[in-house]
Amino acid sequence: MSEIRQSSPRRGTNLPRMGDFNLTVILDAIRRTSGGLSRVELAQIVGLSPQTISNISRRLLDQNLIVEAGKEGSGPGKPRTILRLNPKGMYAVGVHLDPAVTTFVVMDLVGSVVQHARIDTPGGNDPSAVIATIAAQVARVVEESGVDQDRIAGLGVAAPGPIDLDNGTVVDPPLLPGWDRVELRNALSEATGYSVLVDKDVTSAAVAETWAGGPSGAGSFVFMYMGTGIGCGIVLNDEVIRGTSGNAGEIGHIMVDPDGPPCDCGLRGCVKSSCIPQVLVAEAEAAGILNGTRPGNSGAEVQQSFARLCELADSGDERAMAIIDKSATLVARAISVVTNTLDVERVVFGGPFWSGMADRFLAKVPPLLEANSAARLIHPIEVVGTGVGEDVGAIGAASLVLEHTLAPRAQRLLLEN
Amino acid sequence: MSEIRQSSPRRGTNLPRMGDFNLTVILDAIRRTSGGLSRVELAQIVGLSPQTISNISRRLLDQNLIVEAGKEGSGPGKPRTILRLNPKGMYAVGVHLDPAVTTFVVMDLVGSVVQHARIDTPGGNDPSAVIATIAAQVARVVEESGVDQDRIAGLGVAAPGPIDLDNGTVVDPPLLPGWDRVELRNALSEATGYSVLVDKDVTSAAVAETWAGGPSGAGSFVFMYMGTGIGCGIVLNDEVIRGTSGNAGEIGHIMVDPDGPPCDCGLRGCVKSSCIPQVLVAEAEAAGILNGTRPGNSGAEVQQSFARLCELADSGDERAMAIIDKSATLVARAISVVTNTLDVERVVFGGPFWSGMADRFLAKVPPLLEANSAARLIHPIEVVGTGVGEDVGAIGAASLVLEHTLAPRAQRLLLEN
DNA sequence: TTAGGGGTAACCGTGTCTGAAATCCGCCAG
DNA sequence: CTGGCGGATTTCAGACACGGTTACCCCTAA
Repeated sequence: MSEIRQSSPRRGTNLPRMGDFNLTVILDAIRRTSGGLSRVELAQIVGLSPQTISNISRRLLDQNLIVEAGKEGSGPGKPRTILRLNPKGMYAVGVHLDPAVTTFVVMDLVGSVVQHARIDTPGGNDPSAVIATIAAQVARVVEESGVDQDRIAGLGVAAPGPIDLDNGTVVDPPLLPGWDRVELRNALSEATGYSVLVDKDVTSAAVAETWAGGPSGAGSFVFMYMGTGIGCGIVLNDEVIRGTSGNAGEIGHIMVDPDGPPCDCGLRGCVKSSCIPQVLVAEAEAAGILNGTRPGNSGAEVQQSFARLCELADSGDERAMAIIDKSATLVARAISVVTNTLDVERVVFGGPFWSGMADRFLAKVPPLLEANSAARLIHPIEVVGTGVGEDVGAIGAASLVLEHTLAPRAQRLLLEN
Repeated sequence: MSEIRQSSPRRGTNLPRMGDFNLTVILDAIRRTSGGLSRVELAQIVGLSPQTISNISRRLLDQNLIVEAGKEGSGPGKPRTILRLNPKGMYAVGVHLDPAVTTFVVMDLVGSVVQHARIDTPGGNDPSAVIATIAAQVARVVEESGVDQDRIAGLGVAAPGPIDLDNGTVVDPPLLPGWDRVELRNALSEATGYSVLVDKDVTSAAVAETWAGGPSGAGSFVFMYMGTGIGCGIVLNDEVIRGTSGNAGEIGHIMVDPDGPPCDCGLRGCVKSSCIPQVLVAEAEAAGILNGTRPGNSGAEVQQSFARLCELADSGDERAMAIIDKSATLVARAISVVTNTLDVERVVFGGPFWSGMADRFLAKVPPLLEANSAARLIHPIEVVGTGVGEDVGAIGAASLVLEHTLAPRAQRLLLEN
């Protein structure tokens, strides 16, 4: 429905916008503090007067977005009333459209998944059939979740890039034949009746981290999405960076290995050609570590083989270890490029392939990153794995809606139209 | 003085902030339209009501930031009163602290330089002596410019990185021995009495483009600063990206040539080791194209030699052409990494070494960038040379002050403290 | 019971935006 | 030469959100 990105020239702001913005600021403060906050604490944190906090709290209570949850009295005086997010206050539906599987979640306000479904992405090259299937499945998960329709803020879709954010279209993604400039947003909006937001899978994952990832989703970070490909989502000062057309985070052609295999871009040792799971699996098969029974082109097969490779590495197979560790080194080089370009304070790993490699990467990557950091004398770079889990894509898709509705984006203040 | 970057958690906003912000929005709209704007046009552009525009216009007129400049009547009705920036309404002083030369400018509101000076950066490793020299020279250029002290909004300093934005310090830059964590901001503030902003040279250059660069300084772009080193300044949606500590834009270790020379980072063919002017000059000397009389380590010598190399290339020397063209190819690869990561719409070249290579780069880089662009099906990437000229650093430094005071940054809306 | 802190209500003031109405200005028809 | 016209701009209330103050109630520990 509404646009995600802003259009120049910059537009002014007015009173109602300000009120709404302050509301989201307070909600954000509550959201980011595990255990909730009292009104006095809020006043101190967001800098508004106690009255204003009181007024806005009432609005939030009326909207059922927060609840009063007990009291906390340390010394004398009236104990503070703790305000907490009301998980049942708002829900969003998220769809991760992956070439192999499509995942559906219904997520509540605190980022918990209340309903979950997964189907094989229908093959063929008829997007409209896929869209119909998605719409039907969305209706089903909502039905099964038992959530009141009125409480569902909208539907978010995470799609593989490239996308066109302005039109909500998917533009010719490599692994979805026939999907050239499909108007995903409009079609789904019409088919489901929800307001729909489409974004790139890696961006969605980053949004998932800001919304459901706890403290590691605050401030400035890069979300490294380890999927069929490797991409990143970028968050600077708590705001998601999407780029002109929503395609930020394309790092597949960062060169990381001068002695690497040739890439379709004409160079050698790009991320895409030297450290994505498919390549590692192929390497392992070529070296006889894995018995390559099939071509292994399908997503599911690669995922299985890669899981086996990771198991081998964890159980001490030196050759498997070498493959994973080398990929960690190469990925770290790519990340260095991004962190040095953007000077972020944190790198968050995640995605469907992450869990298997987590231990080795978390041991290997931080020192490499630190050594290559241009700002290492000023601040360290934290490296963590996401707490969001394997469904980051779908959870991120749902988070897109909540973020768009409830996050204190500066954008919200600006007039539209 | 005041901070440039924001600190989480996000704080609320209030009425006065809103008013100030809208004022900057209107000023920004006027600034970006050559020929000025009438009130009605402004109302349409920024989305505020004509009344509000009128009120704010009066404030701006009272502050002498804008002037009424003639009328424009097309048909019947009262002709529109054109509002234009008043160049003499505000000034800023900019200092570009480069290891070789230090440049000073006094700049007016429209980005014109009204006074200019250049001195050799004092050698030795006593920063305090350098700071004293700078302070004295600042006083002199202001004196010579004849500008009223009250109209000077502040002093901006562009320094080589790494820097620590929070403290306004320069942290151990490679070419300034003895400058480890020098409190440049505080020292200069005390010595000159102005409010001082310190930022990285490449960031300053990007800010110069937004402020004094005309249409190429709008929207989202990357400013490629071709100096002793190569770095970039990043602007997304009209807001400068500085990173956690102000060190964004470090691209020196992006690998661009798998067969390139070894780099101090342990890899091969980094930007820093394969396409900065010093390397190209050395290559040319080794090949006998330039007669390498001296080691050529000093900045001035490299600049001269490089200028000669560019002249040779322009006059048809095939070997010189090859060197420049190859460096264009390599630089284009690095830019591709950045543009794909950030999905920007424009690349702006500039910096002290730019003019010599401009023609060849502008012919060579765009098609390479286009070919490697992940979003090439959605939008093109514009490539232009800056209109700001050789003093981007100093002009950018001055622009830092104007940007901080007058640009409609979302930051401005947020409460502090 | 008292002291002290949390939270709400009520009021006024300030500053901003919005909407309606009045004013201003130059062209143009008569 | 003059009055009407239409668009630009300003004036004049409202509406609204926050800031500050005061009063008041609530609650708990001492």
